[in-house]
Amino acid sequence: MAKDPRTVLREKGIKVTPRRLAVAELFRPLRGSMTPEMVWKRLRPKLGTLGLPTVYRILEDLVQVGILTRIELSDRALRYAACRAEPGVHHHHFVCVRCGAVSEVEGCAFERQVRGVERRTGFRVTGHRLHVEGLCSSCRARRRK
Amino acid sequence: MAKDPRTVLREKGIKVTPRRLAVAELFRPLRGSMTPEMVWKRLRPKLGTLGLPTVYRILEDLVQVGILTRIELSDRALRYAACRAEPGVHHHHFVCVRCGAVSEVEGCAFERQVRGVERRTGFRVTGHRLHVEGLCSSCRARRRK
DNA sequence: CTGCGTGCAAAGTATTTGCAAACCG
DNA sequence: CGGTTTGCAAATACTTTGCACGCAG
Repeated sequence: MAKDPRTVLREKGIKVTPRRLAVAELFRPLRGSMTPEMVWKRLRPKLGTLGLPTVYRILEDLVQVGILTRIELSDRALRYAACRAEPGVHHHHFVCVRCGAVSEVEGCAFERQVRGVERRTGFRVTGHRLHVEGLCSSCRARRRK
Repeated sequence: MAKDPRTVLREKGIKVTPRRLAVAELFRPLRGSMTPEMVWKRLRPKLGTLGLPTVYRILEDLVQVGILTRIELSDRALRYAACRAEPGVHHHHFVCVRCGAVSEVEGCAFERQVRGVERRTGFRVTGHRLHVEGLCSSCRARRRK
């Protein structure tokens, strides 16, 4: 179960501020992903003032401490989502191309291939990202038009 | 073996122009990847005139017809590379984070997982991309400093 | 207090668009 | 010839930066 954002921030030596908490809490219950602008529009009213640059900075901060993940869709927009997997547990993400919903995909089959790829190519593999795209169940139901 | 760019373009009903051929031929023997700007700098002298917007457009055209692939590194810059796999053969790419060299990674283990993921999540998987990053053999040798 | 965090304004930078002229088929 | 393609200039859009003020620790 995910730790309290407050705790995580403190552990990492990053100051606990209203804006950071607001962003973390906004994502926490969400199964979807958001662009910086979406976060900004949604939070600005509640916070009185909130600069878009601040949102960009906070989102990156929260990725650094493991509260959020960066999500990549083929539209190349910056997107973030709550990272629910335990720290250190290797996993990837499924993203709904229509609504941006995100879901963890565990059990990465590529890990077992790494050694083989390295041997065949002479490369040193330092990381990999798998992006799975598709339609989530609700969009799938609504997709007829 | 990859078909002649001229043929591919004709088959797809896209006009064969000096600029398109120049871009296709530039990538053909290369094992590396390039950004639009790199392509532009390299080709402009040979072509007399060449607009950067044209390069952007041509690169996308060539992706559409399968001559090039879009490569994603974590720096979020647009990058392209020759696509050497046979049309229709599923594969992914390894990219060297230092020099941008690209290499095909065949034998995708995720394909066998797709059904299972769909069943567990209720999602419809329409596509996936695996990006493998690391150091190619030459960068690996030169990386001590 | 003391420095990190934030708002605001402004700068970048990468990428896209509009249109007239040139060109392929 | 007729619809594409290209050059050029300009617009966009997104993201980052600089700096002064305010708040967390």
